[in-house]
Amino acid sequence: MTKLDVASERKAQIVQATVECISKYGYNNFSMQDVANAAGVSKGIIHYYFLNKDDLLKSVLDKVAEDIEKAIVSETKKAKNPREKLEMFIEVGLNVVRKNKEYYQVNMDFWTQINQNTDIRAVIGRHYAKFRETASQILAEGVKDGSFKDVNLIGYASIIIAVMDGISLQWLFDDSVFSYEKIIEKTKNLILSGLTPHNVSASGSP
Amino acid sequence: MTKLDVASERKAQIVQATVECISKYGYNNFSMQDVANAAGVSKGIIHYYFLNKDDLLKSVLDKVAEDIEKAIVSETKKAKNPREKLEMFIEVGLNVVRKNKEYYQVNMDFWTQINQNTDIRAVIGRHYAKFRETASQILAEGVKDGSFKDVNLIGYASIIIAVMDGISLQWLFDDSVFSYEKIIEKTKNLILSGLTPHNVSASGSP
Amino acid sequence: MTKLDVASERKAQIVQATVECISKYGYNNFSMQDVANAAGVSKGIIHYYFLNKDDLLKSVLDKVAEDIEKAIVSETKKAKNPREKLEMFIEVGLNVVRKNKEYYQVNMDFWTQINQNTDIRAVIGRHYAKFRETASQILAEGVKDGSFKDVNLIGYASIIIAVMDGISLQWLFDDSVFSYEKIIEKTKNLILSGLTPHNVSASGSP
Amino acid sequence: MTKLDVASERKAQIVQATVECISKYGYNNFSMQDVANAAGVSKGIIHYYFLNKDDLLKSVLDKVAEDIEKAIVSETKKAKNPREKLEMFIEVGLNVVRKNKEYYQVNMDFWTQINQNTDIRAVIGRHYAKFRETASQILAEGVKDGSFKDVNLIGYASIIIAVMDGISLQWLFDDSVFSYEKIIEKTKNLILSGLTPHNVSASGSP
DNA sequence: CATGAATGAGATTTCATTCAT
DNA sequence: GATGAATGAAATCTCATTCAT
Repeated sequence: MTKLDVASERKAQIVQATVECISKYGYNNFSMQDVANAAGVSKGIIHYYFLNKDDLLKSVLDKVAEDIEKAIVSETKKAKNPREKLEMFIEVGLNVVRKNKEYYQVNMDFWTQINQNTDIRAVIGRHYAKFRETASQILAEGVKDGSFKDVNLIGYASIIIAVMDGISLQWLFDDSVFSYEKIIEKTKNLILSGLTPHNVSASGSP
Repeated sequence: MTKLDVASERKAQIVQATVECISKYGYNNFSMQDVANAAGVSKGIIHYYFLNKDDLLKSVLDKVAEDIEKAIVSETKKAKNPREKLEMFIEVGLNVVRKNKEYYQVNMDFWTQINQNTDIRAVIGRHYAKFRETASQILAEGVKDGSFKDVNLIGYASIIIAVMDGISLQWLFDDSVFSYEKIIEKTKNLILSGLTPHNVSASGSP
Repeated sequence: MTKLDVASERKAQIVQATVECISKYGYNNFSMQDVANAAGVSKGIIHYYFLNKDDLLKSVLDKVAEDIEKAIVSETKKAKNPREKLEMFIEVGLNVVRKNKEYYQVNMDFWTQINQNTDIRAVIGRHYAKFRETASQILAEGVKDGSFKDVNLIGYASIIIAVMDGISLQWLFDDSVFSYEKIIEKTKNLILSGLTPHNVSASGSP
Repeated sequence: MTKLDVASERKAQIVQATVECISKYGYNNFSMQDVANAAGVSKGIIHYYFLNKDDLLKSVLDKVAEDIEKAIVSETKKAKNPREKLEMFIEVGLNVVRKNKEYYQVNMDFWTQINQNTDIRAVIGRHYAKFRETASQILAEGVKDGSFKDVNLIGYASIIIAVMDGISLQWLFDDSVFSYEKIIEKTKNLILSGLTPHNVSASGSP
């Protein structure tokens, strides 16, 4: 293992420990000592690999955002047509939250930095941009092959992601309000109905 | 001015100052001294009126959540039929965020307490419950008078609020992605199209 | 009731409340607010009747020390001869502690002020002086009528009080070490044996 | 110097500084800053070695109680027979207070925690238990070899310690009441007279 | 006399960061 | 690279005391 490998592995180890700490103690309630304990390293070494706590947090955000995105993209690829891809996108996106509740919450914790930390704000902004890009590519594909109505790509992508975020949020605060399975279906239906070409729906009426 | 008035006025004054501080310094970066300075009172008096920082924050959340809710409800009442009411609900809800960016962000800052503070979690949960209730009453009205399709009320209400929250969120991170006016229209259209009774849409094609 | 009566009664009420607070929260853990609550008066009025917290505490000490002394003296008077008086003195003195555990502890709390507060030190010193005086008068009576050996009065009085204090102390820390009844007897025996005239003990052998 | 040495030395240094502070400012009037200043370290390091102020105080009590005990035990060992040992025990015990007035007062300051801090109460209780044990062993020796009367060991040990504590106490409040030398003699005489076997005293009269 | 709102000093405690080893 | 002792700034919270009403 090269020196570079050791370094990046150590960094990953510390970042992972930080995720655990945020989840356990809260975004503003964990100390560098907590991270050191969780990672099984000394407090000093964290400052060797990371400039300061802010720098460490930025690395955490990078990892968390990237992980969530990867999970969705990899699953989406398996589908064969735009309609299925979009359904996958919604389903996986919502299930990621359900299955990684804590992880998603850590991601959410960074939202409070919106006003104070422009770096973090930018990272989150880019993350959403990528996310919208993924969705809009699926939409573009469907528009091209005629299975979707010709909507404004970025606009509709924004709305798709909005529903997913919003539903996750409400569920995190109270998971007894709706059935997760059913709300996924309802979301899919609404999103797809908004994409159905007129003639297609009209085709139903002779 | 009676003593009771002094007390409630002073409390309101401190809560207001806290909102400003959260907005200015960040949810986790403001001190009791900051609040005291902003309110023009001594540090001690804050602890005289509020048990501790957590207690103060809970009062802030109460106020912020209530204010947002009131704004939406009062505007919605002006509309005359369910369809218009729903459009108002969406429009006002989204505009509240745009016009009170900082205020809405303060509200959002509380989301991070989801894991750590069960009290706050409960307050937010109740706030969303009320919010869904407002939306579902509008839906019920429309279903009753036949202008809306017979949807699952709480489920559809959840989705309406989800889009609004999600759109606000993306906009807060990057307001250059979409036109706020246009996205409001798109949201309204999607939500309403999901409520249009089948025969009504069919009636469009002779 | 005259103004003076009202004042002294109010003072007594506050002092009594303070005793309760010291007993409940500890000598250094009670606040003026605690006293106000316990006395059912406002915080302000305490400062009307007492210069400050120290002044209030001095009044508390006066009362506590005096009460303990009074209890012992009044009981002692009932006995008819020096020997019985001394037995009473010891018995009552030790029982006062047992029956007024908390009260005696409040008295003890003042001992820590020995280095810092010369006023309090002086009050305690005077209290012990009076206490020794009471004991030495009993001794003097017995020496005079020949029932006691001719001991140094203040010295022996000091030792009598010392045993009583020391026994109380050990009992307060662990009341399972000795039987209170038996230790009272043993103390009496030792003290009295030290006072028995030689010829009296010699008289046992003809 | 190893790290372990540094740690235990630093702890000892801080405990010693605390003893000085308690003696100088009073049990309830010294701050962590005072201790830091006295020890010549930063405030932070005290909390690195001790959990909190209470924990530090417990360490102080441990040291003070232990030191007093050690002083007495080591001196007592030098005597050759039970009678001399007991005289030593009393003499050294009383002189420890006189020669380490401040130190003994610090020990006494902990007595006020009897109601509030069960930990400290237990430590003091154990300290007295050990102390009684030491005295009762000397008594047992004397009873065995016939130089002492057959008394209840723990009971008589309690009384011996009681006189010593009580005398110290009165002297701390007013050192002009009796001559320390003479009171030591009187105490010894009383304690020993209570232990003299009957036949021995009878042997004095032919 | 009586109240309790208001002050502000000061106490404990936490913790990011540094640096000698 | 790695450790953990040490620092010191800053934060929360308490509370005796004052004073307008």
